[in-house]
Amino acid sequence: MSSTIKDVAKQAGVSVATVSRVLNNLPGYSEETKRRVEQAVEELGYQPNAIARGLVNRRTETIGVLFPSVSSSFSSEILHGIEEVAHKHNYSVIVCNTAEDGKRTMKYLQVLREKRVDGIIYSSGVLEPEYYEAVQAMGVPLVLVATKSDWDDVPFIKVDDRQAAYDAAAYLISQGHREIAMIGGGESDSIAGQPRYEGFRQALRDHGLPLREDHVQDGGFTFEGGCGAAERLLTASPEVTAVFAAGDEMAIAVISVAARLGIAVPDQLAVIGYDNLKLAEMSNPPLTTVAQPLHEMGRMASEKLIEMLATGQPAASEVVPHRVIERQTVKKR
Amino acid sequence: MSSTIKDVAKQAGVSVATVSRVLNNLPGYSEETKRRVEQAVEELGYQPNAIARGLVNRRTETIGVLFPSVSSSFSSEILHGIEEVAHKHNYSVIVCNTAEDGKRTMKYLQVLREKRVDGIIYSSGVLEPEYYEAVQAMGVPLVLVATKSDWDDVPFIKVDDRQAAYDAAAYLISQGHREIAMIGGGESDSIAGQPRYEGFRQALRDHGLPLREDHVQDGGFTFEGGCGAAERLLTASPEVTAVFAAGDEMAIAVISVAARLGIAVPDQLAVIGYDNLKLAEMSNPPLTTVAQPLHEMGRMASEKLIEMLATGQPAASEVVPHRVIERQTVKKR
DNA sequence: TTCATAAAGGTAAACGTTTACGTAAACATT
DNA sequence: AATGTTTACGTAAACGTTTACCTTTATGAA
Repeated sequence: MSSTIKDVAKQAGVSVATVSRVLNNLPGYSEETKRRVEQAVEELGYQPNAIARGLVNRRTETIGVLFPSVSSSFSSEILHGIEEVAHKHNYSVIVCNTAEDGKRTMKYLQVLREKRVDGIIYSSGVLEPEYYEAVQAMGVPLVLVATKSDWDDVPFIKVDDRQAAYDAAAYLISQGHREIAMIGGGESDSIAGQPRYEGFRQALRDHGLPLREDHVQDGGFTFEGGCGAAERLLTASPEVTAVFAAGDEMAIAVISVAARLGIAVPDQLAVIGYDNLKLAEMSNPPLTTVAQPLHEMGRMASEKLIEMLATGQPAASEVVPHRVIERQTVKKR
Repeated sequence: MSSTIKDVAKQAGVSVATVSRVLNNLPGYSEETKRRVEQAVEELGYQPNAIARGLVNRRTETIGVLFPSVSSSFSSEILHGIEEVAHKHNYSVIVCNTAEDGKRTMKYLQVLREKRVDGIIYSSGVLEPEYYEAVQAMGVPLVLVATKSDWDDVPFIKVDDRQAAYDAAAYLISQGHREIAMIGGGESDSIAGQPRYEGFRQALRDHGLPLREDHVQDGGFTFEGGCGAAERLLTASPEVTAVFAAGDEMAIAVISVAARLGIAVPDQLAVIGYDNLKLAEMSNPPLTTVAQPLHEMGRMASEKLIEMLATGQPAASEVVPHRVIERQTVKKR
């Protein structure tokens, strides 16, 4: 069907070695030969077979990327960044949707191993020891994005969650709020849950504000969860004038239930989110939020992985800057 | 580093052929032999090399998926569906972000060819003849999702855009609206642009409503474009009581600018969107929209491609049902 | 006993590259 | 003229599988 390097060699009247040399432009042939080979390639419409190449080179120019949920806006912005730089460096990316399922994740890691990907990016979830070991066993570099781990040979790209949450709360305080609530992702989530609670609490403490435990609710990072949490919060604690939601979807949820309850945002209730997803600017009113540069983080993760591939060296983690984006859901009072 | 089938053969005291047989459970060995091989596999932690396997089988169990924009909510819902069923059938998916760029698309097609993917899914854009030919040349099946083409050997999975737009307009009319505007994606887009304009216009005609060309604006399918279009529309034509936006992001845009202009949705202005992205239910107020089952469409595309891979036969296109989801941006008047 | 048949398993070619190594010619050096 | 060096290639092994084909042994039928 499609032609091979042998066909090209025959057509050009040279050996396959020579064809390979001109294709990879290594030295060792005359201009004339090069011309003939190129012409033969042209005539036959030859495309090298990356599979065969991969077999001998032991590199596939492919990386695997694992997400808990590919369809989330969060993941897809990261994916976009990853794909962008991967493509620039001639790498392809295989996406895997772990659905936060350990069995599934292990299955994916096995597939990625069999397919001999050159490296792996693991996004926004806990890197279980089991996963770590699987990646170790396959002997390819791993980088984490929007998460971190205790293994210091695996670099991560991440915002300082604790500080970001601190800054969100501090921002609310700076705007004159005193009764501040938080909707988080759950204390059990050691990556994106706990640290944000801690930052939030620390900010209140540092500003001499009382810590009311009924003012912190768990929204599980989803819109629906956020709605539930917001409803509990807003009905039980009418005194709160501001809420920090540890994810934009949950922030949007509080705006929604506030609207339903007849509470005006930002006049009666200030809301600040976390992430700065595209939906934040499309929100009504536009959502003030602390931004993580997700696209950029994806790019950096890719960049880092490819660097590790090139140098063979472990690379350093990066804590990327967050910042609060002031839009229209927080008003001075 | 990692062990090969030869190592397993040696360890088990059999030939590689036998190992291969038990691994692929073909007939031709005793129970005892099978046991020994499996034990050797276990002991060595052997994982087959899919690259080598791909070389001889000429199948990589990998499909390539092309999107104009991976980070859009639209694409990522489709991707999620595709990935889901692909994984179920032991296929991996390589994502490609064409950025609606012809050169880039061709580059990706070349890469996918070199990597010998088994099939390709092309999503939501015009399949240029050049692309079609490239895929033909590589001799792998192609399926289209959220788009279509004139080649009848390439199946598509798609909603009836014209009818869906018709239904959106008809719904607005059924709710008592008479001055209805539309924000579309541009007449030049023959897939998602034109047909929706046509359906819209036809609905007005069929219901004896006048067609005012200044009531149809181009929002280019983006939030920003939608904002511009909405602004033009709402300031120049205060008489309109309802707008059909040919994409949810544009619909959200009209809600946003309406809010900015002090126009109440749905009391003074009804809005209906198109797509039913996740953001539609998170909108404030929740967006009434005509739903495309994007996740399901992704699943179907994957299913169809894999079916073609299995049978070697071309498959039929599917027009999937749309439906209007009533939420809170359209009110009877 | 002899022969056919089946079962169990081995050998080696093939898949399409890259690359170490070899070789012949051209050229430079003494 | 003899020798070394460089250039321009070609040959063949290797990468890790699958599989067509062969061989050996056991089994059963005649």
